Amino acid sequence: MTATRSYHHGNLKPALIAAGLEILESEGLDRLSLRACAERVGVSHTAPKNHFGNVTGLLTAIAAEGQTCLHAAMTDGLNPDAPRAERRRAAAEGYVAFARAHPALFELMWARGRVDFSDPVLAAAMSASFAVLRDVAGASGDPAAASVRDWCTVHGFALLSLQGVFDKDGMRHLGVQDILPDPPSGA
Amino acid sequence: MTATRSYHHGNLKPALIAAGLEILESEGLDRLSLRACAERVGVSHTAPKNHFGNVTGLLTAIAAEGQTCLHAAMTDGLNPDAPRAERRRAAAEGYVAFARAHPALFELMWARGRVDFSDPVLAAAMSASFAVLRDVAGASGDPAAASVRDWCTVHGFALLSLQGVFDKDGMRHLGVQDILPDPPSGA
DNA sequence: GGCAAATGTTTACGGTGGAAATATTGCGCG
DNA sequence: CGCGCAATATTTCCACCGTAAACATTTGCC
Repeated sequence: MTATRSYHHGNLKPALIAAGLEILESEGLDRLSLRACAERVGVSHTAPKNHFGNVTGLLTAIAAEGQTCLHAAMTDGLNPDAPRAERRRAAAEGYVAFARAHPALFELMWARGRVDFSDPVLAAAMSASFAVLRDVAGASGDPAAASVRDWCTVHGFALLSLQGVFDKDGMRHLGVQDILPDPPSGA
Repeated sequence: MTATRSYHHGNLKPALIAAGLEILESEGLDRLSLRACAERVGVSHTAPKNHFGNVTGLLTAIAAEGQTCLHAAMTDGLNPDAPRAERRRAAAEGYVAFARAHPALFELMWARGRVDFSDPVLAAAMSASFAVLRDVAGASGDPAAASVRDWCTVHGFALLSLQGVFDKDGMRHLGVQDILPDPPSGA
């Protein structure tokens, strides 16, 4: 039996995280609540407390899962033998593509006030994501500055574009590759 | 009499916006609520409905006010006769300095779900802020891409830095000027 | 087999935004 | 001047949310 159906769920912690991800996909961030997650799993709304402490703990765990997915989106299909510039472009596009594919989750992942960024699990997942960009960052100038610059640019582009800020004529055509610093010099 | 004190406030709309700004400064974004604004002004929690419709309307108006302040932060003390590169740096630093000086307000300004970005007043204020960056953007490549790139980079830096993401050694020293694309070529 | 810890439930409470009915005021118009 | 309507604000009520405390059930270990 994968799960006894009475009283003890047996797998509640991951089930709640999965429920949260589903709610984000199907109903959006503003419908994501502790009670909604619990109800979807078929459990009382106070049950999550045992595993996550409070709602912030649950949302933080969901955000960490999101970071793992973001990491995968950047590295999936990334040819390690490709030239650095190409890997850089692919990682950046993976970042933005993930944000557009999962807008609600992506927003939660950066929602200070709902998520605890000091949580070690989340911090590790975020570091792993950033490391992808760092390893392929632009080469000009201070390498630390270059990687942070790429991160800022890609992250800002993802967020602003999610907010529809570029939906006016003359901006709609812009993609990450147009935005990344050190463009291929004369496109 | 600037305001009669009975029943009709007489100046409720701007008073509620001001109250919201005060709450953001003193208590933070998570303490900002429709009821808190109303209470601070000394009015019932349903009074704002007449002027803003719902809480989103109120928060959107506060965000628009924030955009106006952001615009001012970028242009204040901006010498129009200075070389473009210098004005660009000053505007970018004004952007980030504003975010750091008013973190709660800055977050609200970009909080999809609490703010209605299709509101024309807010959209106009945002356009005005962006125009400052656009007018001083980097010169290389497509000018539209260059201005959007600057915006993304500065915005991403402001948000990520507000989240303490750069608080680890090796990143703490980084400022906007290190991050802006097209660095002065050999710092 | 029995007891302690882990896991869930029930109930209750304060906070939040919104709807509906009601009260007060301002103001235009006779 | 005063009447009546529209604007403005209040009261009351409701649904939802997160949390705490007391309680129930189950697991697992000795």
